Amino acid sequence: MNLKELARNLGLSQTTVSRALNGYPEVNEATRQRVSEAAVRLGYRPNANARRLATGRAGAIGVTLPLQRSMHFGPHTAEFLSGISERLAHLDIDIVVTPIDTDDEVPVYRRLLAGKRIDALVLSAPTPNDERIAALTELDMPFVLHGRAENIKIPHAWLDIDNEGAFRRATSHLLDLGHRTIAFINGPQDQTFAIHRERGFRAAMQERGLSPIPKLIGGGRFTDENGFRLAQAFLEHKPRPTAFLAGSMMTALGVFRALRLAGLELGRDVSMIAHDDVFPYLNADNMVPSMSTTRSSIRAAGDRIADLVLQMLAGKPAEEIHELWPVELVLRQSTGPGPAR
Amino acid sequence: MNLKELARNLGLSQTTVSRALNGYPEVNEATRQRVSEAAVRLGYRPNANARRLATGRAGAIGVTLPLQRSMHFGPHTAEFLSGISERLAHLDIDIVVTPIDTDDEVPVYRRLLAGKRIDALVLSAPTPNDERIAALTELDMPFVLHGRAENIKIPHAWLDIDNEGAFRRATSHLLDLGHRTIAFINGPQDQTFAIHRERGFRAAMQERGLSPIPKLIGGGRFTDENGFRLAQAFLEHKPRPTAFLAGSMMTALGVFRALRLAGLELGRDVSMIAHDDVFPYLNADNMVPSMSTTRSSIRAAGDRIADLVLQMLAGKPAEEIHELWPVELVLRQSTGPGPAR
DNA sequence: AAATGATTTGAAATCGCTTTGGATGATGTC
DNA sequence: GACATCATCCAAAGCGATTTCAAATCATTT
Repeated sequence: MNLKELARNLGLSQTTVSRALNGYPEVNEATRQRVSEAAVRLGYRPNANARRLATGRAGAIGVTLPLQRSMHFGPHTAEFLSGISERLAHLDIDIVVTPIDTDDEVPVYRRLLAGKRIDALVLSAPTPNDERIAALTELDMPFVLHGRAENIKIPHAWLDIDNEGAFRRATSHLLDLGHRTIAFINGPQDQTFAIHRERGFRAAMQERGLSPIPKLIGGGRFTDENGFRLAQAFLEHKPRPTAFLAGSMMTALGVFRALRLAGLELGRDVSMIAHDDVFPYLNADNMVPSMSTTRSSIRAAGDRIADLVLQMLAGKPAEEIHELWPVELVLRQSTGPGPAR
Repeated sequence: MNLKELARNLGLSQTTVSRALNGYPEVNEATRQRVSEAAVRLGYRPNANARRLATGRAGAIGVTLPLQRSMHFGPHTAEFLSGISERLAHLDIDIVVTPIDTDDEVPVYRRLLAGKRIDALVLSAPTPNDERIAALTELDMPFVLHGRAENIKIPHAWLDIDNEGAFRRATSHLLDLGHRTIAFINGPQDQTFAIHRERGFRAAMQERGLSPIPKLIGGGRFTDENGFRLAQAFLEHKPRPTAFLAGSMMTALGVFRALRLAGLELGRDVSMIAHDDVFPYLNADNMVPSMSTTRSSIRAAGDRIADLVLQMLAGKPAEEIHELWPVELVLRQSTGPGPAR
């Protein structure tokens, strides 16, 4: 059942039927009723590819899956992708995922764009001087960046959370509680967000005239294992850290294990604040003890970014699309007073 | 730069150029050279939508993202999707992800198919009497199931791992070691794979004339938290379990925490075998103590399933596509002898 | 009643590719 | 030299929608 048949069935021209279904104003309301009723009755679905060819729009947006980079396609990307897809599900816009191997990155974009397979791209996990921004701009491919670059003059759309502010506040809070030896388990340190977090951490320390202890700063993947290893190493340090900052709930779990193994109790002997991207299956509130967090839903970010992409495609200029989301500090049982002096 | 321009540029017809680029035999090798050289030089990329319209093939396969079901779009789906996308990346086949809300499931498939947006579908997380199989068959939509249904007569393609065998062996091994009070932390119990695992567990027990203790069997999401809760509850049981079977590495981490909290040492006081889907960021070997596992890479399954989908599209009948993968049992430090008697 | 304008419909071109059904020479056979 | 065979190539007809441009219908005004 295609447009031609449907039109014949109705005794109308393809033009009118097409217009009726696409909500153009120049069609009688009565016939529009008749048309859409018939479309439903006869089970007509427009052929997406014909439409794409005719309109020149792909009706799809691309999302890159980091496979080889320091950011893996792990829980974070999964949550983010959930947010995007939920927003776009009922809009007849497809989400095309494309794995990215770093080396052939730009050619892949070129292919997708030239082949009219996607209208826009969602970019994740930017580094400070991310070369993709220049490349995509040159290709004239609309995109929204999840996160931020730095020192890049080319105007582009982005949405980021205030990583620096979040970790500055978290650190400040630990300092208020009397902690002085604070260990910081950051994320992959080539990523902008991790750099921002470290900046926030340092800023808070320096505000009090303190300087961070280099040996108590580590980075890497957001995994239980990495958190465990770093925490074990840091606990050897003299003086022993009395508080931990963790970049993710996964690393926080690793720290948790290391503390327990060292016979330390979280919330009493040691404090911890972790960043929580709000995974449905990892609830800070339900942990024992419940975890103090800086919280920002990565799924909500995906949802919003899908929105922003739509706005871009509707014509909103990229340089007007910048969103910096504040991050909540949620205090629970894992934070307690620092050592008496 | 489209086909027409390219043809004009070469002084050839569109027909010949198209054939040359698509590898048809009836074109002179010399002109084929000339054409493909020019295509590269002039940066010609075929318009995917025009091609799709002309051929009637979508050049894309769909992957469903479980958003609301008991299986979330979590680490498992992410790994699986990685496998699929890696296989398809260089084949000019798009992967379209579509979130699924349970209620409007079949209409979504119908839309995707009627709109010629995808050629085939990859289905995950089947329940024993999964109604999607009948629906998709009726819609004439090719699909490959990751996992298995049960009691469904309709022939269809599937790839599954031998969950029953894996858990039977794991259980047998624990019994060999002298364990008798074995707790089982399964997955979501509406899913076929979880049912198969429980079946394997029970079979191994019954082989020795033992019967499982109902109060030491639990299920649910593959999360640290769930593992922790169930383990805590099970440790209250008299007699206390001396061994644990865990359905995933995430739940295993939770069990780990619970054991530690109870002052028990894994591998000495209590044994554990967990199922390992091989996440790049969660290595059973690197845990302390290293974890004994039943191992099967979910990413490899994704890779292979992409292959099977391609075979189906090439004409291989669905009833010939059945793969049951064996599962390795990898013994490490988390398993030790049971209590002396 | 004619002219005007607004509303509603349609014929046909178009998007960029694939593919059918010939053409056109060149080659080989008798 | 005539005829069949092959290897190459091309013109044109789809694929199924959107959209331009024009025509038809109807109501309104003078």
